[in-house]
Amino acid sequence: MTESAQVASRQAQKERTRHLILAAALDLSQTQGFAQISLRQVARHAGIVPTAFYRHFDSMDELGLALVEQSFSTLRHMIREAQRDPKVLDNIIDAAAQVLVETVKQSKAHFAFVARERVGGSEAVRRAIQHELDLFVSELAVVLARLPNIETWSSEDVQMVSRLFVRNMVSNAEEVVDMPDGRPDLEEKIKEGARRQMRLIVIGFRDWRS
Amino acid sequence: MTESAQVASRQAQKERTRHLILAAALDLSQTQGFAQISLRQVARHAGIVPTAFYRHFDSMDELGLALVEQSFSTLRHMIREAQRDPKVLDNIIDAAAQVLVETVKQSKAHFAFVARERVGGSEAVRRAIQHELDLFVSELAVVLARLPNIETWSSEDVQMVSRLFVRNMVSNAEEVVDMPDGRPDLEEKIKEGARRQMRLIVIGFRDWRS
DNA sequence: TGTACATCAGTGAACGCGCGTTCACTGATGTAC
DNA sequence: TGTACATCAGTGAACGCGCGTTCACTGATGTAC
Repeated sequence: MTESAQVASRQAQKERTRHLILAAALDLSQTQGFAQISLRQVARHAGIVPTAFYRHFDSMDELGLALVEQSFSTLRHMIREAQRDPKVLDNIIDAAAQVLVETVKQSKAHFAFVARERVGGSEAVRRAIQHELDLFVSELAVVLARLPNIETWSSEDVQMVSRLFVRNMVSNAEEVVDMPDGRPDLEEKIKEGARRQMRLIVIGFRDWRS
Repeated sequence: MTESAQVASRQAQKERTRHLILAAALDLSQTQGFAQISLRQVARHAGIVPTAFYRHFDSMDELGLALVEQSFSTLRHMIREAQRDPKVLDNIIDAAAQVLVETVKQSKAHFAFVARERVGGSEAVRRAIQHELDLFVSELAVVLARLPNIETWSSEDVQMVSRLFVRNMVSNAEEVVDMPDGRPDLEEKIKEGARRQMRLIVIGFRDWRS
């Protein structure tokens, strides 16, 4: 018991507050949508005074962009984890449906943020999300192109399948986000729906390519 | 030139103002999203004083619900028109893609409203839109069930195809809405994409049903 | 280790602004006779 | 047709409120010696 109780470096404390702000904004935007919440609401929820907000972000729009980054970094992390699982190669579709539901459930708030602000947000936020989704389509195309059944397809076809998969992912994420808690039956239904749709896309493609 | 210049009945004048309000709200919500606009902005844009708004709607939420109704009534009208065209039966998919792009272009504002507020709007507006879309899926299923190739399918399968079609319609409508004016090349690209996706769904279904 | 000064995350008062909503009103349209 | 009264869509002033942003500040953390 010397002088102990080391109080945290300035930098660490600042980072902590930054996270409080991000968490507050994410939390509030679940009920009202990010575009509808005010700087003062966020500050109140984060336990700081409104003016302190400016030590971290220049505007609500910048905070929104930070949330976009955070959301997609979460998503990428999950995909990377899932890819390490060897079972994925055996049945990409079941795995994808599983990962989709599981990870969306775990990071509901981030997915809800993306799903809503993708169309309902400010110009800047919408553009950022669209850009990330476009990137994501390309990344997924690379993964798909390596799969056994797909490696013979034209890269244009792979790109299109990837686009359909991502579009489906967004739609299904919306459904999971709207899903009330504690309804495993609904969850299973969405998972089954996602599985069917992906199978549909793959089969349709295989049989159609001229 | 007696007493002429009949000035409009009270009822007709009221209706006219109501339409001005609806048009103003629709117009404003194209740039900012309906959930973000204020009662006073709408009144200003409609050329009335803020308090006059209350002679027509109790709140912005009620105005939003009126816009939902208007939008879907527009959509239904177009579908009904399209069904009268005999060519539709020959090639439901090409016709649907065509109708989609044409009608969305014509009523861009209504579709933009639905696409945005479906996820970004207030609770009440979101629920109203979801309800209308659910209705629409069922209506489309009835139309599909009568088509030559489909009449043998189980009604569950038809319902699912209908759901996928509507989901696709929403996604494609979003794209058309974001499309800058005077780019017929982009328009054609979206139309082709919609066509491909619908064909994919139909083919995938036919080949997969066990 | 101790002292003196610099940095800077968070504070609190103050501002002007647009908001939704209330209220009593006006004056044209509608109705009864 | 003309008059007297009722209706009611739209007006305009006023209100209290939460907003984003400014500014000078405080006091703990960091740094130099």
